[in-house]
Amino acid sequence: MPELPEVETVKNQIAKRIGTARIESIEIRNPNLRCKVPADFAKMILGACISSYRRIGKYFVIDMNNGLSIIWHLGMSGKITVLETMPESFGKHDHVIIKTSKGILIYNDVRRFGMLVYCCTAELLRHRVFAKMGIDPFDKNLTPAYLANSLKNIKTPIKVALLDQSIINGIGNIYASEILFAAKISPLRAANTMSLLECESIINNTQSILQKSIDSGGSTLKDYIKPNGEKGNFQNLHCVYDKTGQRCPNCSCDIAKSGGIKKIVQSGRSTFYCPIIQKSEQ
DNA sequence: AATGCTACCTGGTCGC
DNA sequence: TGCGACCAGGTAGCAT
Repeated sequence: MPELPEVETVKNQIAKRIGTARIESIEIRNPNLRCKVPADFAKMILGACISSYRRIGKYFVIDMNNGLSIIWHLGMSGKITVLETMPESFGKHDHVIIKTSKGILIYNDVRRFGMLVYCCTAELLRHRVFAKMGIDPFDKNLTPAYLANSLKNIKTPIKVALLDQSIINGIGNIYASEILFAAKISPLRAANTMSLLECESIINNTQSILQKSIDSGGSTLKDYIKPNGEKGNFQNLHCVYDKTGQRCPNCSCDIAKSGGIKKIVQSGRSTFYCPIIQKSEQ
């Protein structure tokens, strides 16, 4: 589920609703996420106050005033909702309940690919999940020259490279297809064949698409909802993702002949593109 | 070192 | 209506 825009939306809404609240109780109903929730998680966090919120790639980080930070990843199906009062009962996949002085956070994750751990704030960026992290899409140091240099030894298709979090940190499977469509670059092209101009286009389109999605509250396909329970809206603006056989927004070709938007599988993940606009040859 | 396959887990959908 | 196969926003670990 959550790619960068969804995590950004979660962060912004929780920051607004919960702010610098105190953690009053924590209930781990099922610790068996992709990484097991540490047995002493509640003990370490209880009683602390939240000091700030961050998004690092697709990770949601909550800094506490006791020198610790919560590292939260929502995996494929994780949702955090904010409630005013404790519900009568919990859902089957409500795994973690965090009660604060300003509201209750419910972590629901059907597929349990998420993770919820703590670490010392001072050590945060040395944590193994951040140690190999690439550059943030909105970092001003993400320049065409930087990207071209990062891709110069990468022979995998550009679509696969965009999903590599150690290059750019935060692009997921939906946005990788959308970005390449907007940049008019075939997902099949080898990453090391991108020109400087194409790197610039990838960066510009990455930033504009992710920003538009953040402005729309992210994309809701199946699982994702915002902490206030509403769906995101960016799925309505997708040009190619999950649009197999349809006409792409910029295409004037005869889809009876072209077949419209094509779906292929790269490294086990679905890719969607318009073969007319995104030609394989440079 | 880079790359690609598989596993982790549940649930929804599709075809028979 | 039931059942199996396959698919889904992500990541990590292993083999090649």
